[in-house]
Amino acid sequence: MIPSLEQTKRRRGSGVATVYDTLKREILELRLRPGSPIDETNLTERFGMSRTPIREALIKLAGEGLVLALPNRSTIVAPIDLLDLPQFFDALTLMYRVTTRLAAANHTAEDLLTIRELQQGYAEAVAARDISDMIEVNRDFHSAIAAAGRNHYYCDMFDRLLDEGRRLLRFYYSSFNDDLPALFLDEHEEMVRAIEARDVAASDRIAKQHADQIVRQIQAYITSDRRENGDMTL
Amino acid sequence: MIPSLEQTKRRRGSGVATVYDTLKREILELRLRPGSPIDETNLTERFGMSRTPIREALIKLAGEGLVLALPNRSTIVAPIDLLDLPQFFDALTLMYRVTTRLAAANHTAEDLLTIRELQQGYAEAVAARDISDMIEVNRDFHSAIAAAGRNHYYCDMFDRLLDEGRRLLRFYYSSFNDDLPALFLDEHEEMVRAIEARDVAASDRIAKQHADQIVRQIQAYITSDRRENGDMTL
DNA sequence: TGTATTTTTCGTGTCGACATGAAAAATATT
DNA sequence: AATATTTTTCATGTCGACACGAAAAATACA
Repeated sequence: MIPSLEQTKRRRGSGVATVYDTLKREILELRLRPGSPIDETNLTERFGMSRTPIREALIKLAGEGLVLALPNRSTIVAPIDLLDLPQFFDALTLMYRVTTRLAAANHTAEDLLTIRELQQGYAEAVAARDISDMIEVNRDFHSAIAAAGRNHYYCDMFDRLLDEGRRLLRFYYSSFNDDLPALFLDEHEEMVRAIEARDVAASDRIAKQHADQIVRQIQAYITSDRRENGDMTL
Repeated sequence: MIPSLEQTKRRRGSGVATVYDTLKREILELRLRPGSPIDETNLTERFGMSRTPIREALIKLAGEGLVLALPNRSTIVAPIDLLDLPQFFDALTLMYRVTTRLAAANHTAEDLLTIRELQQGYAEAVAARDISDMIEVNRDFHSAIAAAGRNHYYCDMFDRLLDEGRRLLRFYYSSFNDDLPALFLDEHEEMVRAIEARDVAASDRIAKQHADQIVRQIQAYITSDRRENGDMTL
């Protein structure tokens, strides 16, 4: 036995969670390429557990649309269809607006504190030029705003959209010149102020403006047909 | 062996689908009471298959929020929290509006045909006073409108909401005096006409009016604090 | 040499069994 | 009798093994 591979006994039930979290992160960070096959037997060796918990994690991922289960064939990482982009942007914009409005109306003091902390974290990620952190904190920032809106239906929908979006942002951020994340920082600041002031109309306006900004950037990136897109299964 | 219990060999992979569909239907029709425990071993006997496919079906249901998996304890049918109702109505109203607007803008001739067929089916269910059919066809009617909108993000969100709503409608419809379903029929007809005319503004207005109508009815039912609510885990 | 057919490979779908931990039952204690 | 503690029960979490079926490889055929 190789000591470094020895497994300390796992807590009962932690198996699925481990596989689920790990795979989800790898999918959202594009470390697992869209369309690439996922072999249960391989994961068996990698995670050092039987196929059952791995299978259950994959089923959960399939339920969220992050993975596609082909009957009697290996499941694959959900492909990204560029034709879906306009629809995605439409839904994202709407959810930005709705959640920000509700946050302005319903937030508590603690909510605002959490939101401000996350925005601080985003500022630090921008300063450190840490793309991974930027994308993840940005997601958490908007998710926290949704949570402050106190409607778990919107929260669930929005979180799903934001996750889907993380894969897109992976492309997106690579097209940035350095001043754009700073621009987002300003828009986020505006957004927080509007929420704090409980100004629903302003929150809505800024959310829409923020969404449009993002949409414009990504679409500009896509229509610029960079060569680097070639190797990605889209 | 008892002949009637002999099992014809199932198609490979049909096990999970059978359990999933059956349980989902029973949950949405309230044949399985919210909060009641679901025993995997029982289902083993009932469906005549091993625990594995049953387990996988339950995981899928948990992913949709129809079932709640308590670690190391039996999973239970997702409880209905009346405190969530206002949030649910808010989300439902928004999705009614968005999907109907998009349908007006993007529908094809075939879409309209499907929608009309479903409305016809609803009319027949109302005529036959078949509550089960009414609820199910009503759901399919609105789902078809969303599909005509050509945005699968909205479709997914909306379908989930509509499913959640089916459980609520089970209570709801029992409070109807007979003329209300007919009223909905008229509103549906208006809605279809607005979509056909590609009149986005009218579609939005009618969708909102329809949603408000439903919300008003359910809330009136709830605030009337009927005795029958007592035996339901809410 | 290119296409059709058979064989092999190999990953998924399903199964029965064991381990574990939480609730229930039984026992002990005040 | 009421509460605390131990024992038992039993459903879930995990495992290894087999069966099935689809893709790939190997063979036969034109």
